[in-house]
Amino acid sequence: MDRRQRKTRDAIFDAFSELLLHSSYSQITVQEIIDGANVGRTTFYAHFPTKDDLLREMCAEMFAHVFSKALKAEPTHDFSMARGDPMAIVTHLFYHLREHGRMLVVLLTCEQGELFQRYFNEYFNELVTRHILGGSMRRSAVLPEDFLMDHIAGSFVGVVRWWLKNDMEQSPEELAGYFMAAIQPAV
Amino acid sequence: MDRRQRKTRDAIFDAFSELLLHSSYSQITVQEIIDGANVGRTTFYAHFPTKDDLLREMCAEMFAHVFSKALKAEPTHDFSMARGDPMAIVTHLFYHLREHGRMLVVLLTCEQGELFQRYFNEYFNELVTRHILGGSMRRSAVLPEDFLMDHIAGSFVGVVRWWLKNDMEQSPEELAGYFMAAIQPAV
DNA sequence: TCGTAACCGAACAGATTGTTCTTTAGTTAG
DNA sequence: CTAACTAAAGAACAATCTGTTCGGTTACGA
Repeated sequence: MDRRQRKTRDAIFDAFSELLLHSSYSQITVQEIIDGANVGRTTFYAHFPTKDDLLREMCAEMFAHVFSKALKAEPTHDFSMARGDPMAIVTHLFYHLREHGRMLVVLLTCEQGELFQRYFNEYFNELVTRHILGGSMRRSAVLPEDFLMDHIAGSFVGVVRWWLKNDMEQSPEELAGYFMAAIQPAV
Repeated sequence: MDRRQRKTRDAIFDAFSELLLHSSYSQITVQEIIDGANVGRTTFYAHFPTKDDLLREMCAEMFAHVFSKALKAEPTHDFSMARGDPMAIVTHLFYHLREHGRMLVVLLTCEQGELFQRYFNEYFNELVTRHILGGSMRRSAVLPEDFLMDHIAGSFVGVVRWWLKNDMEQSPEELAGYFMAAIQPAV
């Protein structure tokens, strides 16, 4: 990709992130993003057809990053991520979210929480299938699989929301414990 | 309240509900609402300062209605709602949501899901405290109370979302079973 | 070095918001 | 029943935002 394109794209992402820390998504105007990024109006629209597209693409990049390690690690080859140790994986995710996901978490509480939920579900399903349900835990005979999937992903997002509400005081380990305890009996 | 006011208010609510069935919240314009309600521009703004206020007030009325019976029933006086039978209460809620909450459910999946989550939490906390946690179930020693509260309310919303995704095929009883099974071990 | 592709800035139409005004019509009190 | 009050209608308004078009400038990469 052309260096100029990458530069513009990053500038827009940064400006947008910055704005998201102080205003809510729907309040932010394209003009503000343009000003913050020092980018021409035409340029912005050459990159992103609408503000929503910007959000979507940014989410995609962030999620890909946060989940990259957890997903790349093949269950059979990585010890710390070994199948059967979902606690380690979940803890890892919380670490990632804390260090890198300051804004992710901001987005989570804004009007676009729905979008996040979808992304989470998408990425999480993969993880859950591979590391949690597939592991040594016993499966519930009562609950349909897709229900279970939604429930677990939703609970994870819920935990993150709760974390944020508490100013992220709890440690990733502690959270992972809560999360597993909350969903434990269901799986 | 002046009959004219009530009439206008209802017309706006109806028009808004109708629009929500076909477009998403952010796409709907005040003009569309005005046209749908056959109401003057001035009149709309006399009732609701912004579109967000309209949504908020409508949510408030709907939630009050959906939860009214469940909350009004004093645990000690109503047999079907007796403390210790949370399953009946939850089933009841799903019934209410299905019959009356067609639009509630639409709203739940739109961008304003966050708003709904807040309302649900608010109303649900009351219910949970009174009928579920306070009942005969054993309490988890591991999980903080507010965490548990958020988790349960979040799970309920999650179930409703899943229900909607499946075109509300499942019966309220079935859903209540799923819901209780999912949160069972946590409480 | 040269052509191409990205960027800039200004200006534009179109749509939306929220306000102000005057006129009309319904409601309530005396 | 009438008079005073209150709400609604409708038109017109400025202000803002969106998304596009155009010509000119700059930077990349072959």
